[in-house]
Amino acid sequence: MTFAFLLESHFMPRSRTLHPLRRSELPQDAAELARFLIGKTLVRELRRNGETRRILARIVETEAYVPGDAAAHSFIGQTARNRSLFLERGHAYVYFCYGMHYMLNVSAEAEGTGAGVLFRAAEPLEGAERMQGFRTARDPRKIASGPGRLARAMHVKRTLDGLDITHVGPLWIAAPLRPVGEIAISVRIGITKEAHRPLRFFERGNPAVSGPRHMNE
DNA sequence: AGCCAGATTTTCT
DNA sequence: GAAAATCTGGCTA
Repeated sequence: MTFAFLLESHFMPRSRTLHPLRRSELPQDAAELARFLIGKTLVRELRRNGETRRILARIVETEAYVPGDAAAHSFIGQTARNRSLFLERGHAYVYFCYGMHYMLNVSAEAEGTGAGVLFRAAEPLEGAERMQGFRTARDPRKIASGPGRLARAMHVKRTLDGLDITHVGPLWIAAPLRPVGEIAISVRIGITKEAHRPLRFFERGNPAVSGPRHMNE
């Protein structure tokens, strides 16, 4: 059992050099990108009183929404809401769901093709207390366990929609800070269309992974 | 650990 | 006007 708050205090130096993953390093294929992102570092930079503060989290669960996928928001074609899914891979797609949650995705495939990857869960690495401050959660493992919780903990809002996350900025992706474990696959959560497709990826055994136990084996 | 209802608003038909 | 890539708290056991 590895807990984020232990890692932060014992393993991680206070400041370290992170470099963003270049777009050329990202697989173009949505399912491959979803798998690739497991173990990578999600970086959120927040401006507070003139200084920049970082939140770092390790991605532990993703879902792919692929071309021609009836469950994907891009399936109906490009609209005002989903246009970011049609950008070149590596751009944020943020939408508002169930009247109270933001969902963070990254675009996949070629420019003009609608597809993306949903960030479903992450393990806090740095700034866990700040992440917790954005929520009212008590269990540290659940701070960013679930797409709505993740977005809330990382302070992700619709203002980040369309952002290129392959460059240093308010939100970007960096190389892993710790090796990735075994990656497991399941069907996706919370959808009704194309619900049988094995497009959910997660790090097996990681306590920050969301979803019912029977889907996490 | 699992089931259920209620919250709440954007988006598209 | 209905559905939605969800979360929380309360209940049962």
